[in-house]
Amino acid sequence: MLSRREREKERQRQEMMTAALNLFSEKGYHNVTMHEIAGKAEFAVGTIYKFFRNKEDLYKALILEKAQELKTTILEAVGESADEVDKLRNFVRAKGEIFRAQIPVVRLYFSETHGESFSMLAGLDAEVRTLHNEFLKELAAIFAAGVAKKRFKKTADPYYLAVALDGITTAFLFLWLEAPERHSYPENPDVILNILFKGLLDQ
Amino acid sequence: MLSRREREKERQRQEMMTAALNLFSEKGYHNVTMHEIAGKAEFAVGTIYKFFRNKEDLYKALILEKAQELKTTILEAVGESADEVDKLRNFVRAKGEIFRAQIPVVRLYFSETHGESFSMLAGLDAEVRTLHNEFLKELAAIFAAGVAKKRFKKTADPYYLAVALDGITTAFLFLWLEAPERHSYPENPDVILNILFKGLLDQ
DNA sequence: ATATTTAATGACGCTATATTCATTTTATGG
DNA sequence: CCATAAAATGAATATAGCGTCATTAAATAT
Repeated sequence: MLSRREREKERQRQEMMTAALNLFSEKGYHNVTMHEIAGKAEFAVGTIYKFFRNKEDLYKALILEKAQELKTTILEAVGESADEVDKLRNFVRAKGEIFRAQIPVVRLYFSETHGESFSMLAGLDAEVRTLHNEFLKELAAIFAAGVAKKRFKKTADPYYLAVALDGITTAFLFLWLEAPERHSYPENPDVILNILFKGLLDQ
Repeated sequence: MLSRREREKERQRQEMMTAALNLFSEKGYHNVTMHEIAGKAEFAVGTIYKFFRNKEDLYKALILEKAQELKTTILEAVGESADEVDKLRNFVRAKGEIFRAQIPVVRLYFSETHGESFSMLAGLDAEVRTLHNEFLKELAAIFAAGVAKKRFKKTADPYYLAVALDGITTAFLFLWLEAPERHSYPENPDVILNILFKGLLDQ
């Protein structure tokens, strides 16, 4: 068990991270100063440097911790059912819910996975990609299982189906993130899933 | 017609833009200095400021010009056929080809549309999004036409289908962009399109 | 209550870099 | 061939912001 001292430290660390998260996700890595972060977290700059070697270190810790959280949360939701179709429904629903609940995290995560990320230079990129890829493989396993059980027709390689479903949900979420007043992420997961479930072409 | 002087100016402007494009797409906006751009373009810093008010101005001009080009090129390819299925095939194929041919542009474009973009603050973001949305509407029109002609079943709202197809192709292209040695963007557009064309569920 | 250790602070040094502008170079026209 | 205008140059300036560290405050031990 953690000592009072250690718990206190952890709490402080979290407060710094939260402040940094909100600022980074709002303005991007380079447009946030350590002084801003310190101000928002209500610490002095020097104190932050007691917890993180430097700005980049803080950013990396943030990204990795949050990416882990996203992956875990979604996979937990998926695991709640044994049926493949329901697993997919849970995935689509959980992804939407997480977005709603954690917009700053998601903004940051996308800027890392899709965007101009300073860490393309450093090594963080690879770790985040690995995480995402592990996630895609879990999704692919659901499609594979569905095919094996004759629940699904094999319309494409399971990994491709995973990429596709992940891509579709992401696209919908961007739409919503950009203009929440114009586009909503469907409440009913089947609105999205039917695009895969039902064939566009007759026969 | 443009005078010799004017044509020369335009050529210079293009060279500056190309240098900036390559640097920005490689290292991101904030990790590129005006001196680097000047060096790569083989001009003095001061000369660049004769063409662009400042760094941000150069970046904006670059993004908008290239986003326009992408949209135009893809829509031209789509327009080459009258048949809806072939239009979609052309779309998937053209998007792949452009990526291959213009990796720096695409990297830059994604960093703007999906990523940590400094211009979230400035107004550029909106213009790029508008452009992308116009594009989605054209894609939606194809689905709508296909449904009207009974070529397609209406598995979802046409705009949603457009979002989905755009999302899927983007997801495949990211995969390829991240690890070209492991994942290739399918040569045959039907590998992607079958995910929409054929239904996953029996019945 | 006092000494000692541990933590927090934030002003300051230093570097990096965007932009300017006095000077040099090149082009134009008489 | 010279005079004048237009363009290009890059050294110098101004500023922003990361990270340090001497100082102060708080916690803990004696």
